[in-house]
Amino acid sequence: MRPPTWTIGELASDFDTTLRTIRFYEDKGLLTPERQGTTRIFHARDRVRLQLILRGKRLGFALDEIAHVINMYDNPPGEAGQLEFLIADIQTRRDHLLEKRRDLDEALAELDELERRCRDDLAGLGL
Amino acid sequence: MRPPTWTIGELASDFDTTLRTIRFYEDKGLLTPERQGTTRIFHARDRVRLQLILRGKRLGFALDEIAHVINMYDNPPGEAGQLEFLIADIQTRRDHLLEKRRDLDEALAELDELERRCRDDLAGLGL
DNA sequence: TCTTACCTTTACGTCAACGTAAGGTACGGT
DNA sequence: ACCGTACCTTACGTTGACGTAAAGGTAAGA
Repeated sequence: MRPPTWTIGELASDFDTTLRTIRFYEDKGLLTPERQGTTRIFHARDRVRLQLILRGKRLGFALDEIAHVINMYDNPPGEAGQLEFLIADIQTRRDHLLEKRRDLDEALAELDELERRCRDDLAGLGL
Repeated sequence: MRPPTWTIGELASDFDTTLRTIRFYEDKGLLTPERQGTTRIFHARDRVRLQLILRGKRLGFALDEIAHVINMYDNPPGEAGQLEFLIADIQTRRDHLLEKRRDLDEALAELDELERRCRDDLAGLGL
């Protein structure tokens, strides 16, 4: 029972993306798969990172920013100053996400309102 | 007291964007300002639309999709079939937004968890 | 009258995030 | 011996969303 690994093709189909995209992310330093000869072998760590990347993309973040964030998860630094810096960084990231959630909730509310109006119109047609 | 209007420069500074961006959106048919000679005059409608566009962008949507959505707000169709079609469309849009919110909440939870760990590490350094 | 501050159009440039083709390697099956 | 499949690299192409210069019009104020 040794730890599971994945090929690039498996990851691509698992997360519904493309080989090209995964290779591109490696090129950008976001993924660092092991190699057997030339073939990539992905371990759990890179699988998780890929998941984080794709989620970040769905949320509309650029790869640079995503890279910054997922690297925060890597190395909790050992030095106090660095730790405080990291914590401050986390704060601003969270603020960004909270702003985004406000946007999202507003958009949802407006959609609901629109649907209500549509249903009213639809009901009005029956009279 | 006639209804308020805005110049392109006012809108740009109000929403912290650029003239170029606003003109680009007009080019794409997302905005349709009135003209006085060659100069654009924006009314409340386009101001709202610009707000919606920029919010959509912050949420990571492409302009095509944004165009589709804000046009839904325009013309509640008068025909029953069309109305039902629109309602169905609203459903799928909402589903997308809800997925996005799940992503967002997960990301927030992980950030919180990371911060907790950092604070623990920081406290551990004091011993 | 001249400057400043707006606005305009046209058009080429740019950057991120891949897509896509060309050509090669390696392995399992028939 | 050959085929199909999955992997690889290199490198040019594409698309969306603007940026940025060039060249100019208009109206208010010194």
